[in-house]
Amino acid sequence: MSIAPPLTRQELIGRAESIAGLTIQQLANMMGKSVPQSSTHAKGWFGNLLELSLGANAASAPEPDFMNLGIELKSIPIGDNGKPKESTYICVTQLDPVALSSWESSLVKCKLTEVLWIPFEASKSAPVPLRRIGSPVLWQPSTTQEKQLKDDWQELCDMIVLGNIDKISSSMGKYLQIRPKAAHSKSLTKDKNQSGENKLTLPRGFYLRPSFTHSIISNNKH
DNA sequence: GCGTGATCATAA
DNA sequence: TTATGATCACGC
Repeated sequence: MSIAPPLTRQELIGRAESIAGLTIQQLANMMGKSVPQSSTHAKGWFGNLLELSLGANAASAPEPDFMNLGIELKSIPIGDNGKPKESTYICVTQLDPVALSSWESSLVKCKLTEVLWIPFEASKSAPVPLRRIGSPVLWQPSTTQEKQLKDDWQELCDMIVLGNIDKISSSMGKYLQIRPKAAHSKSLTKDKNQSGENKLTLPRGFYLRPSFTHSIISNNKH
């Protein structure tokens, strides 16, 4: 079962609003999917189900999910306290001086130009199939938010360009952080910023801290 | 391995 | 309890 991409942002919002309130089980049923027993071996399952439901291209390309609309889709688990339970993955941390030359042309900015957030219940007590999907939040970073992200991005990228990626800790960055993003801790990728040939390092990715995503979700719901 | 979708699991 | 560092699945 495949759904065509939405042609307008209103169509996308309409689809997202139409699934708000449904349980994960109900949405899975509509799409002919079964809910996994455990998320340990199905970590991106709900995100993929949402992509399928809203008509995103399932392609794993470094660009927004709805390319024609310039909108990225993100599911976000909300705990009992009303706050995001996890940080949010944005994109891979590129290790090429050219890609790190300016915020304006960065992959992080590209991905976060406009995001459709789909919150969903993720309480410990609630069985996964019965968890409900929340109302969508279409977000564009405010001037302040963009500056916060840009400042963190700049600081982190400066370190990479100087060949100090191995000195970067996940604790760096107030809103945006860099953490491992790999199949396992022995994974290696080329570090073009290190002097010398074939320098390798652990692949990493950019993530938004829960405090940042919480402000997005809470400022947009009444 | 790379890039997508993320959450797990243990240390602090 | 929270956040860091590690890990799981999939298409190519």
